[in-house]
Amino acid sequence: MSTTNSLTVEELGSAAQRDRRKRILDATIALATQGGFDAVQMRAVAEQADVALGTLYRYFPSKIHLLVSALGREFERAETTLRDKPIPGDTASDRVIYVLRKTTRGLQGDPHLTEALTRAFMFADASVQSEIHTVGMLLTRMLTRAMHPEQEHTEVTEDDVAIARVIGDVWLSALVGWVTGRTSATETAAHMEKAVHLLLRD
Amino acid sequence: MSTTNSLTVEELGSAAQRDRRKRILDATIALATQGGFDAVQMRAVAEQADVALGTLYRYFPSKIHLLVSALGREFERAETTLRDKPIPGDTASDRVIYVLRKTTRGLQGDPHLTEALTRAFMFADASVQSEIHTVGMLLTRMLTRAMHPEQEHTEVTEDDVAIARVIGDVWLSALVGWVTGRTSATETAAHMEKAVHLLLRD
DNA sequence: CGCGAAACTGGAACGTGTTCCTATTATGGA
DNA sequence: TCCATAATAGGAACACGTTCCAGTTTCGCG
Repeated sequence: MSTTNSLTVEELGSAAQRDRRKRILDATIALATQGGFDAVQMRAVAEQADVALGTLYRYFPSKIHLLVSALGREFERAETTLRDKPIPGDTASDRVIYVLRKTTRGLQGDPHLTEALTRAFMFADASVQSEIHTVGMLLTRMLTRAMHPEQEHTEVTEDDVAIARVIGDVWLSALVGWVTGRTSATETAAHMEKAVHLLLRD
Repeated sequence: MSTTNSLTVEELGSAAQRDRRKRILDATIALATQGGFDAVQMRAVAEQADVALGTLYRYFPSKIHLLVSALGREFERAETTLRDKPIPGDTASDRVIYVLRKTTRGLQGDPHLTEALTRAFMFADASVQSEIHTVGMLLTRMLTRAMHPEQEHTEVTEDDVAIARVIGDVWLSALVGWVTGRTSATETAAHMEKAVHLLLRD
């Protein structure tokens, strides 16, 4: 059980290894924040993380795995932050839009980082499936929670999940458009909100 | 008026140049059909098109421009094919799904080609804006036409356009999922149809 | 503690996108 | 027809992701 996957935290025995992994992801985020996708160069990551290039590749088998893993960690952080606070808004769409705005604004505050992570996500192939699945689940959970603020797991219908997925798709497309400079932040936000209203209509 | 953009057909004076451009795009499609994104190697394209590498770069400033331009040409072909025939289906969603199915099936018949073109589309940045805009317009037009079969330009409301864009987003995400091996063709189709029903609800 | 295995280092090497340069060829106007 | 200019050919060179290898260090187990 190894080969093409990134080493997860769990399967890293020693504290030194967990620390290496953390240093690598920190370096990735730092470089991505500075200069985006292109600035995340494997040699640079290795150097900044104080790790040999070969070791970097032992932990993350490709630049894409590396970036998607970093994205996952950032997402978890965001979801944790959001988890406890109640979500304001009287209607489902208000709450969903609140979550989207908040998340999007967070991302747009770090344009380079967002560009790097979005690019990686879009370029990932099947070998990054598990990392991507993690991100997808987090997003879906965030959105369905916004639709049904009180009851955690009850009341979430198949339609709700489908709607969350569609919103996730739109969000991704909008993000890609924004990241690649095809749409402005304002347009991005407007388009997303329009989509939410079309889907939840209230 | 030149620099970072691909040379379009219009701004190519001589027939020899138009022919070169065509040979290049043909070679691109051929290689992409065979082996996907990775098989579209600039040296290989140049050789197969019987053109020097420098010339290839004069016509298309990057691999991404090249592939997105090829995508545009294929899309135009598809849209032309669809334009004349009436779209079957009693409801808007039936017709939209028909169009999506038809287009998607066409793409899935050429997995490698689709992979190459989708990857390029996702990776494109602002410098490919015009090429991408072309594709977006074609898709939106195809979808709004499916929603309103008779009247061409009348009756298309802002909501219709917004819905078409959302469907386009979902379509793109689904395509990316399929192309990258994250979802099967069946799942892809099911998800798209679910989205259409959620949006058009009939 | 001592040993074998696994992990890590440092760096060379390869493939492919991209750039650049020089020599040659096509083009269009006087 | 002839010339200036642009376009093309051919290929070297560079950058960065990725692979690979030889030597060294760390780790876990008896």
